Amino acid sequence: MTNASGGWRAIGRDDAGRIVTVAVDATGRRLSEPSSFDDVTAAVAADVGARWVWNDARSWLPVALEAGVEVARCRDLRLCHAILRDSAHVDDADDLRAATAWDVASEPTSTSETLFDLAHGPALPDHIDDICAEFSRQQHAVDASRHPEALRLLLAAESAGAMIAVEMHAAGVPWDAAVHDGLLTEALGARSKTGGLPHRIEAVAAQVRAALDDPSASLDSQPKLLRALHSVGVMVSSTSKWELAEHDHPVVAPLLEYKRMTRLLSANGWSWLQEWAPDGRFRPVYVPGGVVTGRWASSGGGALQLPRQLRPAVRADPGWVLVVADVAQLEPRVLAAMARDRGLADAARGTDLYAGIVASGVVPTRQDAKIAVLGAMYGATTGDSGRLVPALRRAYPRAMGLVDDAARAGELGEVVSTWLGRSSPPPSAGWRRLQADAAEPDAGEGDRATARRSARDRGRFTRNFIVQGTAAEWALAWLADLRVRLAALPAVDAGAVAARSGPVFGARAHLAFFLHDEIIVHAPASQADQAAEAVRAAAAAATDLLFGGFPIDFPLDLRITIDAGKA
DNA sequence: AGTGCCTGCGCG
DNA sequence: AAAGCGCGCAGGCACT
Repeated sequence: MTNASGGWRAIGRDDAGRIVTVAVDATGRRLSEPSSFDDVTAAVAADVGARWVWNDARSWLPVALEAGVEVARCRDLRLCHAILRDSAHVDDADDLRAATAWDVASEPTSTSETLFDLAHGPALPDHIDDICAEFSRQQHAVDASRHPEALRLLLAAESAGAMIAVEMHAAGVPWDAAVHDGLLTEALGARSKTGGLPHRIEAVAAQVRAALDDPSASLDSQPKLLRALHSVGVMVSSTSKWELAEHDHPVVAPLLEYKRMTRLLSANGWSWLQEWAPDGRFRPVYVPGGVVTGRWASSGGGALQLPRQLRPAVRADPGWVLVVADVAQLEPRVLAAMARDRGLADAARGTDLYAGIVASGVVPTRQDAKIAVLGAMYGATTGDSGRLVPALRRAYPRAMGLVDDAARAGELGEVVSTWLGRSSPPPSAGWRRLQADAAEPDAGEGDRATARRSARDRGRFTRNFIVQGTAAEWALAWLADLRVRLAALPAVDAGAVAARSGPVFGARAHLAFFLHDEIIVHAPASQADQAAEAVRAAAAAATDLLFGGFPIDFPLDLRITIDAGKA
């Protein structure tokens, strides 16, 4: 029965709750009678090449993964529903919007939500009829849209991301507890046996209290610390490190050190290690589509905030290596390609876009170029950044025109879209009311100012949305393509390596970590070069898929290494 | 005791 | 102390 159809196959449950699958055509019409299966694994094994149409990869994939069965492709109806529902490229979204059962992000409406319900979110439809119907709605929306090819690419990438998030959670980031413990002990001192703070933190705290001339000063309460600082003449308005650093007082250095140390302890200390990487694997919960722009969010463990300081604890298993790769200046490169700005693309040729801008004589130094580019994408208007943006506007009118237009649209309350068609959320009712009220002839100056500020805020958001969101699309395409390439690598002799990533992937290179523009692949040493080549080829494929025909470089900084610390 | 907000800081 | 986007999390604190 095993074959490789390559066609769509819906999976869900029948009236009796049994797992059933049915082949469907590209419009969602059934091509046969549903077949029933004992479990997901059996269903997947029966049609290994199918494009699975399911409500949610989080529900269906783990079971197959547990059994070592891989899924080639899927349509994640939950994530794709959200994209199509909001996309400005979809002209007729009425049917999709009416299918509110697929809006899982909607607020709980009843008071009967138990803790269990909240933890798992509202249940999605999973009846096979509902799966087919939603797939059909989505296919119709895409076909009738203005850019069906782009949307198809986006839905495929988003769906692949849904699987990758589950797979990376299952595989985990290889984490060396001994290295982590060593870093902590070196930075913070030995752990207290009596429940107090680690040795070095205590010592630094004593220095701070001495400088504050208060042996019992509370250092962890912002209001109390602020008062203590004032009492010794450090007249700061907050206790943030930027402001403190500007004062020349004996308390500053030890206080900043105390803050660094307690931050490390509370965010990624020994209790984090115990909770999040107890078995040599850090398993973050990734949340694909968790950010409005399409970036992933995360939940638990602070997956997307791993301090660079701790990267050396990301360490390959014995006999394995890490392929660590990131894209330098992903967002401005994406902007150059979206805007078809040849000048900026020329500056982006090679590995350092900022150096390219300097070489073109636009600004004098690399630091200026960096500040100007970030300011352009974030909407800076003041300070160094705001001062440098006009030079960029003269040199790269197309690129700057694109983000300036997006900002203007946002200020007017319009929706903007990424390259592949993910659209920004419309302004809230409150925002509209604020603007409308301020436009009335009798509006007060205060209301006008508030409305103006809020319009500018939204303009900066939409300005950044198109760039951040398209960068997320490039990264998703990279991941999705890489996933396929890695899946094609053969499993190496499991006896030759200490494979701890099995049974999920056996002894084969697999994605282990992803952070916006950076990936880590965990690979058997014998497969290191193949894995690295796959990473490079996938980046080239992503560039071609999104921006084929336009000459833009996305150079990778790639290294094959044992640990993910600084090279 | 549970909640929600604020401050501050880590990541891109 | 951010100017200038997007996040998650910890700890303190006020309120219920």
